[in-house]
Amino acid sequence: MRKELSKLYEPNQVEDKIYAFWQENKCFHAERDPEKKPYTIVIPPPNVTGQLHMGHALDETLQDILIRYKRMSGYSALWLPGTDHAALATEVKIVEAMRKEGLTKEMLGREGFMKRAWAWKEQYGGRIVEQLKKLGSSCDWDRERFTMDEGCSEAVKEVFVKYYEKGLIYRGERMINWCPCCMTSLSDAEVTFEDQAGHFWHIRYPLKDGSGYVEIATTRPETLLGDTAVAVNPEDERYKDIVGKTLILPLVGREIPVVADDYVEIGFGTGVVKITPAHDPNDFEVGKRHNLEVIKVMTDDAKITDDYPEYAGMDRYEARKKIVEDLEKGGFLIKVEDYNHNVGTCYRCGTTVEPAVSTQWFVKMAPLAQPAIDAVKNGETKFVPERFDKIYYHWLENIRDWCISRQIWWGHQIPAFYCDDCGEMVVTKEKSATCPKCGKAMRQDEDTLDTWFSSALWPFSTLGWPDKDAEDFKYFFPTNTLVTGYDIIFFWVIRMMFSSLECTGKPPFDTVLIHGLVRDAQGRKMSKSLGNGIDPLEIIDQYGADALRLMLATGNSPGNDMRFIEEKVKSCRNFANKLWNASRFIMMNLPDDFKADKLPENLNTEDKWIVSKFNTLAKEVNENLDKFELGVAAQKIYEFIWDVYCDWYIELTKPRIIAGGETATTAQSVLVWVMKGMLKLLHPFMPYITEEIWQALVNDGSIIMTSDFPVFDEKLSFPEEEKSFEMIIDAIRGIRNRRAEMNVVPSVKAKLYIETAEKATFEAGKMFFERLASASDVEVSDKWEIADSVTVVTDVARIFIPLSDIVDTEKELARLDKEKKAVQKDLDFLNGKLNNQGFLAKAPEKLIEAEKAKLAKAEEKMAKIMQSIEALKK
RNA sequence: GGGAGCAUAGCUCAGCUGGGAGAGCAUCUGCCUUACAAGCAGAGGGUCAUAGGUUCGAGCCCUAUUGUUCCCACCA
Repeated sequence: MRKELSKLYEPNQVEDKIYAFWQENKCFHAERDPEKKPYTIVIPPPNVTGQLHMGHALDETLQDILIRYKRMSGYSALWLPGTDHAALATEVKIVEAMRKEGLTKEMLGREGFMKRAWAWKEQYGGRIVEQLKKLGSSCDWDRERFTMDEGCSEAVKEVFVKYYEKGLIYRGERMINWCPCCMTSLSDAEVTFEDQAGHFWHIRYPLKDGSGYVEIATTRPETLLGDTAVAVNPEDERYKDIVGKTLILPLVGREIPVVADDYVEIGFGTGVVKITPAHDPNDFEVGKRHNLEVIKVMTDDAKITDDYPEYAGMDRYEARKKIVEDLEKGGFLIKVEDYNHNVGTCYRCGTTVEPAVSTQWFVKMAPLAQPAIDAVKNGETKFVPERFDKIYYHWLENIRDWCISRQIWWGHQIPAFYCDDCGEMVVTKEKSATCPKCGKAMRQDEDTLDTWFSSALWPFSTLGWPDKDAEDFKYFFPTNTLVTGYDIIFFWVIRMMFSSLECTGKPPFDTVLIHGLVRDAQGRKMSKSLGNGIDPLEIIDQYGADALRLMLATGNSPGNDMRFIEEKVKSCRNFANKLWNASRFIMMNLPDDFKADKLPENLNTEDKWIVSKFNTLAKEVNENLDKFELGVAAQKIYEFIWDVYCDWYIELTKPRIIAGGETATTAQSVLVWVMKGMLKLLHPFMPYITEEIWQALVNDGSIIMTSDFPVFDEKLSFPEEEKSFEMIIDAIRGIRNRRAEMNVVPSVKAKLYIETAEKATFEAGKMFFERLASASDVEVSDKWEIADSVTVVTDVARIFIPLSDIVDTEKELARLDKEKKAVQKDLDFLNGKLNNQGFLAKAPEKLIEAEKAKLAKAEEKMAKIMQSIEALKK
């Protein structure tokens, strides 16, 4: 017994139920089936303590569409889910929560802190996973992973030790980015540069010999304390004679040399640069070249060190103010200019980063970058859209060594051990180490690894690597499609690429599908600080997950940002409702035991018309999906369902269903058959409603999610019937048009006299004119002369509508004249084209034929119009 | 300083390898035609940013210009 469906589709009533149903039936689980080809997507793991936002919603929707499509197309489709420990981001949150309780990390100690962090992870870790489920994500939850679970941690250690042994990881003192707020080093990718309004302070540095002074300009006067030289360009005529001389550093009194270095640009500022090797990356390099002393003047939390009692303990901005004051007092300050400059900030907390010299762990990038570049160059991995490969190349070609150590606790502790006695270092996968030299227990490095170090391994660590015999790894790796936003290419995509190539010898995926950002209705980035974020869960609650998914999948092209406009979700919700009601119509008078497994033999023209159109749709949707044109595919399905199936075919079946008998049964079979096909095509986009309707309609225990995706079938192609039925549609449209123009309400019926050479086609279509064109009766002949009638002209027919009381000959003539002009325009255009020798010589044959056919039609139509005009003039 | 995207109907955006400009929303006119008013039938609305070029043919390809957004880059 089919159940009654309510008039409005209510997603709230069905979504959770259906998701549970899929889970119970293990629909998400991917088996390693040797008979099938694997198709794998690994999820970009969301932060374990994060909350679902629109960006995730888009990302997951695209992945789910692909995975459902491939699953239905016969692949063993694995979508592997999981979460990321998100080292710094998570630690910041935990520390913040602790601060509210008056606790600090130091108070808890490392062990205590980690206990608390894991508890936090347990508490909030499930949240984002539950939210992913609300979207309908068909992840294989049996395979859910976490970047800090045992297997992933094992992979991290394996890679670290392997890299170290190959010389790809080293420890050293370098200039790195330091966040004084998070109190840790950062990689280059984790620094965001922003333009800030600042000043240019012009300061005079006196020469020791008393012969004058040099003028330097700086944006950071507080670093003056650490100056160990002043540099000029060797080619700069102005300063040639002072190179090698000694200056007295203002306020400090330190004697510093004037050095010559190409780094200094002659035309910029004063042409003289103060050199602070400890606090500026360029100065550090200059310092190395000239053997300058590196003097650190700031502590880790960006306060002036005790070496400068006047300023000790002041934070950098406070110190800046005081130093400028003191410079002014001492007569060293010449002038202050407004100046905008680029300042690096921490991508997590926004604090201005401090360049600092520090001992850290690094990954040597040059040898790793090249294979990653090659893999894209030779097409093993490709970006969709292609243009993103430029960003990829540019980043990899200019990459510097990757600082991977972080001074935080939440993460993978670096597997290096030190002997406090003899200074020996051991890198090992073991949990502890004893000094090979003096036999003492060694102390493990306090630092943890950059969170991206573990996510770089995600496509293979989650499949069982480093165990090369792991069944999943053997079957599902390399994965196929990676779906992510363009903002994450540097952080993640490049690192997965080189890690995978180094560790497994293969690229981790063949395609990187890049999408843009979801912005608010005004086009602004959604952000917490602006408070303009839209919660996907609220949208799902209001409109349903299917509506949200369809909205996210359509109306924008790959790689471009999109605006979130609630109206668009609403219209997708309306579409769901439309489909819902179409299915209600079908089921209304369907016998309980009705089966529509295959198409009946005796199809009418309109049946062949819809079947053939559906067949074309299936072909195109497959093609679009294979090319990752998801939005185009969705748009086509939408149009077919609404404009072709609902607005035309359903209406066409109504008179047949009312008539009953065989024609009704045939119509119903076709209705069901096409509906089933449409539901399948739509399922990847709108999984819930399609499953719900499927269950109610098919009612045989089958599951749409695991059914076969429709493909093109030569036997279902009926071009002739398509063409002849379009004649009927044209005529109906023409009649409706004319009636609307004349303000004739549908309830006023009128007899139609159809004059056409296609008598059989129009005879067969009689009932459609009655139903859809307000015809009281229809007569078809190859010749009519009807007085006092309105004429509708199509390519193949003249239709007379005798509406004697409203026909106005003058108006009718005017209208026909207008129409004549329109057709004349067509004729001119087509004739022009077909008389163009260049066109005839160079255009493809098929096109020329098509244009000729169009011309013939237009000529025919013109003849019919002229006939009608003549008749009226009589 | 490099690089990329975008500029198409009032609004938000599609437009696949070049063959007579599309959708949704909004507007206007009729319809409660028993699947759906979250609907149906119609209508209006665009020198596809500008200027050149290639081509038989350009929204699409090339060049330049303007506006706009973003990414990268050590100019103190």
